Amino acid sequence: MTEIYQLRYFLAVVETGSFTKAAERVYVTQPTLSAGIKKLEANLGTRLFDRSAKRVFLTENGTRFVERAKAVMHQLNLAESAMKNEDTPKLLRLGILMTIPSQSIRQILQPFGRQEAGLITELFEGTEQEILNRMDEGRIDLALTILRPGTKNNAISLYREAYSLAVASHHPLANAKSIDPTELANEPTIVRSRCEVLSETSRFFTDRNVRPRLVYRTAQDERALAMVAAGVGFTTLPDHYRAEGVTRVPMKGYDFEREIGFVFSEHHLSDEKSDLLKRFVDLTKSSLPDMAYEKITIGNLT
Amino acid sequence: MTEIYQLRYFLAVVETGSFTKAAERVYVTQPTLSAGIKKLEANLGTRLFDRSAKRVFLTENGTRFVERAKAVMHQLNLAESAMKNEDTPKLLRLGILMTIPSQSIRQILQPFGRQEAGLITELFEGTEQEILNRMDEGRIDLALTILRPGTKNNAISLYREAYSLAVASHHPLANAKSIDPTELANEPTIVRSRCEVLSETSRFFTDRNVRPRLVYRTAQDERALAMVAAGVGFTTLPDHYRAEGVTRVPMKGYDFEREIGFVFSEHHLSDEKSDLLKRFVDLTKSSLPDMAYEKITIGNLT
DNA sequence: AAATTAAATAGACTGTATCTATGACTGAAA
DNA sequence: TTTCAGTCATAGATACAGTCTATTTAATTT
Repeated sequence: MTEIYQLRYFLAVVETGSFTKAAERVYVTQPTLSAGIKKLEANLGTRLFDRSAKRVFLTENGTRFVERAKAVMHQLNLAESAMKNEDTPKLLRLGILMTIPSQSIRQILQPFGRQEAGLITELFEGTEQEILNRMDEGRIDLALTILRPGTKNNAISLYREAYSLAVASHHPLANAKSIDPTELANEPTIVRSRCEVLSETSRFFTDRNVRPRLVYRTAQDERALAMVAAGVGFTTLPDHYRAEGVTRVPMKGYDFEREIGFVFSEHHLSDEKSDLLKRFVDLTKSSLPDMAYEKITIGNLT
Repeated sequence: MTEIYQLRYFLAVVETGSFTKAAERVYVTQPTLSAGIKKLEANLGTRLFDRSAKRVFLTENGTRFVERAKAVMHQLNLAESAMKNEDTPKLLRLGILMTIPSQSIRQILQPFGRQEAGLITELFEGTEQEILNRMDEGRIDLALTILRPGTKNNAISLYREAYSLAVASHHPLANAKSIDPTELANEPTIVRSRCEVLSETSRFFTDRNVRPRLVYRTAQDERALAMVAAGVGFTTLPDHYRAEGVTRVPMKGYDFEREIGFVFSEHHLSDEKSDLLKRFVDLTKSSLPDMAYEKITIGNLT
């Protein structure tokens, strides 16, 4: 098991190019640092440095590990400093599912933003589970997220949508009415890492013995779409996602759907906040014809 | 200093709701786990659990810490598993600055994607420094990023752009020809956490004794824009960023600029890859009239 | 070949995670 | 009301592993 001190030592050597200097930097002796690096290398099963008398050099694997080690330390620092900041009371704290298109969010939020400017005092964006956790803990007043049957919270449905394929409009498959997944074998693919049906999608392809080639993985769906439009690869995502240069095509057997709406729990709400929330939802629903099903057509939406 | 074992214990208690059960799960005795949690709480300076005889409950701070602890462990797992996978040679590995608009990326990449489908075999997206590091380490062949004077790499300029204000088109300030920063005092603001001039922008406001109110912080610029359009708050960003419902307005004294282009180093390139790269750059430049200066006008771009 | 520098190894020491044993507290059942 | 069961906290001893000092090994320079 990798330990924090080992990562500290490793990064000190990376910075200084020398075990001796690194040891000074982290306030231990050189043999301590040497032993720590040795343990880290043993744990990872690979050599991280090529040693010479004058200086040490990162191996190829060592180089790959640097960013990873930095990421761990970065998260650790964030974790520690997050405990030093104090929360102050908020008026309306809104949680938004990160896999909802920005355009849809704008449509949904804009009516309220126009009439009640400034009352959304905190926004949290995350995965479905993160949002639910925060609501359970009273840290979000209202969430725009996926509706699931049997939820204990209050739910107001806004729209339903299917998941389908997204390919570049100039792609040979873009004109098909429907695509057989086997046509995507070895095609470059872009993975939306926060997709709610990511494992189902993976299984969908695996079950058909289709292995797309991973080119790019991102948590930012608009990025994924831009790469699709650029011809880098295909992806799958909910139908409301549209972009210039991207054609949406159904895929045979790919029948996943989701329902998007507001979720709130009244357990943690003051009367004032309950009022505000009700105003928010009513105003938003009254502007929803724009989001109705009939506006969504499958195919090239540009 | 927080240690990994403390995080392991903490997350086990979160999962089980009980020190005793958590201790079983992590294969230590309950007093060991109790002491570990106590050390963690001492280090963080806050209580993470409310203890009762039946079960333990997360405090508000404990709840905030859960996601942080998970992020650390997640990165640690990634770091370890990254050493177990073997790199395979890639054809063209492209690094892209994360603060370039998706639309610009699509315009830049699409000509190549049309004619050379499938040859972009790996995409990395990150901050400027991350991209430069990866290029130095030979892990990126070509980068689309900010050009800085005095760089050691080869650089090809694509366009220059200024930074300016983005407000909702229905905002009272949206019709101004230019905005004085003092008009933004106490206005809700959205922070783009990966902005290259984030500290300069912060200092810009501080120097004028202007304190906008932070509502939302995100690394996703398209999200920031959607929130601006929705009226949640204002932000600053490069001029190429546009969105429906967002008006771009210059701000007096806010004179930051950036130059975007391709960067590559020939030190790590095979002849074949050098060829491919040259084709990429030539093809892209030949389609660049779309990106020329004259197409950028300041004001409402919808 | 000798001197210098820096990483590796060996063995003793020190700090702390861990164990066993016990105490304190709470809630449920008799 | 008392007893019992369950759970977290505390105390003291033990075991383990990071750390130290001393030395060896390896590479480079003079």
